Amino acid sequence: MVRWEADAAGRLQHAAMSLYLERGYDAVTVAEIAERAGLTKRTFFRHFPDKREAVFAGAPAFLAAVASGVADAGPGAAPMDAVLAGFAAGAARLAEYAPYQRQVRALIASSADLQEREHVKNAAVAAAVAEALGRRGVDPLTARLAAHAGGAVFAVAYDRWVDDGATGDLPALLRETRDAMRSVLG
Amino acid sequence: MVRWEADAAGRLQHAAMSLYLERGYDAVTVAEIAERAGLTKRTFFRHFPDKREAVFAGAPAFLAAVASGVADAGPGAAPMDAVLAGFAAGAARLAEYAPYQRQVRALIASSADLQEREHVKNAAVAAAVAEALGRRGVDPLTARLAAHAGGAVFAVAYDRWVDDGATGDLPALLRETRDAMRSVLG
DNA sequence: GGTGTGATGTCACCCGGTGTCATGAGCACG
DNA sequence: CGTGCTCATGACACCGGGTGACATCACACC
Repeated sequence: MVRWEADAAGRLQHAAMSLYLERGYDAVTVAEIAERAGLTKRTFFRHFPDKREAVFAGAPAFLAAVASGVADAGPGAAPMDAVLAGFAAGAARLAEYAPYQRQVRALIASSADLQEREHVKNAAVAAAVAEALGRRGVDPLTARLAAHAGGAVFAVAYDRWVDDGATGDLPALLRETRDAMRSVLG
Repeated sequence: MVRWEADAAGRLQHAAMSLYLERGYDAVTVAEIAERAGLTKRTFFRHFPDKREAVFAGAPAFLAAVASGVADAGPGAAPMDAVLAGFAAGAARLAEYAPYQRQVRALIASSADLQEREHVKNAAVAAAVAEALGRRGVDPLTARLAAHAGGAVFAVAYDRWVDDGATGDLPALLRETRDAMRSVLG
């Protein structure tokens, strides 16, 4: 059935995360990750484009969840409502891995390289949201503004949610934060 | 007077930019940059923390201009008005180098590495704006939201301004874009 | 059984980035 | 005048991320 031990990418990702958490991102080499997974450095780079990506394994699923959440919002929903619905859907996906997420966030906070990559992921989500809005017939300028505003609202609300122990009602926090941004805009 | 040829950092930065523009960011090595500047690879890394930073030489000045613009806004100005005043001040600084800026933006657009670094710079500006707002007595949550909203407004307005030939009235565009975001928020 | 396919191993290589020590021009101070 | 200090640079070795090229080998399919 399986010619080699199964799920090489999963094993590499797990080995990477556990080593990063044990010793810190910078102190771990790709060769060590591969060794723990019973593979070689070269194979690591066949499954991940670089050392950082092993930390962001969930990012594509999050992006997809947000984008479909935007696309699936009621046809009459205003752009910003669709965006928040999208982020709520993405957050629901994140919540499945809530305890794991805590570790991931702490890890990212500990490394400038990982923060840099996270900004790229956030930008990709914003771009995907803007594109999804475009397919809803929203004009590009409004779409970009709504996507960025939604990203900011989500970032702030998500931080508050995590700081409160990740037990509260995140969609409600999103709406509340949106209201705060609304009043900031005057 | 000068023991070595003067302004090593400036020569390195200029050599880097011209080589990047000639051959593309990825195709240039640090050793080549240093050689064109009449220095060595080791000396490049004494003046720049990494290969990317040679592209963002103006970033600290921009950040400082935005931050002081926020701080110097009239004491009665609402948070979002202070933020936009800050970005207008930063934009004025950028406009001094308008033709150069075009090349820099094209260069950044051509390299994923440079885009990644630019996101970090934008995040640093947002953090500085939020901190400046904090010193104005704005509560942290409002400050963060206003900083992010301002960053999004600036990004959109600046792109439009550049696309229109960088000749229009940027502060007016900023206000216009802010109004657009206001109406997006509903 | 022969043939192909695809994930992996092996090896050599490039380049970004760093630690360490040597060099040498100018400056201060006796 | 000369001695010694400072400090930007050079020289060199090294590490680790990332890639290209080729070999290998278990399995599938004919």
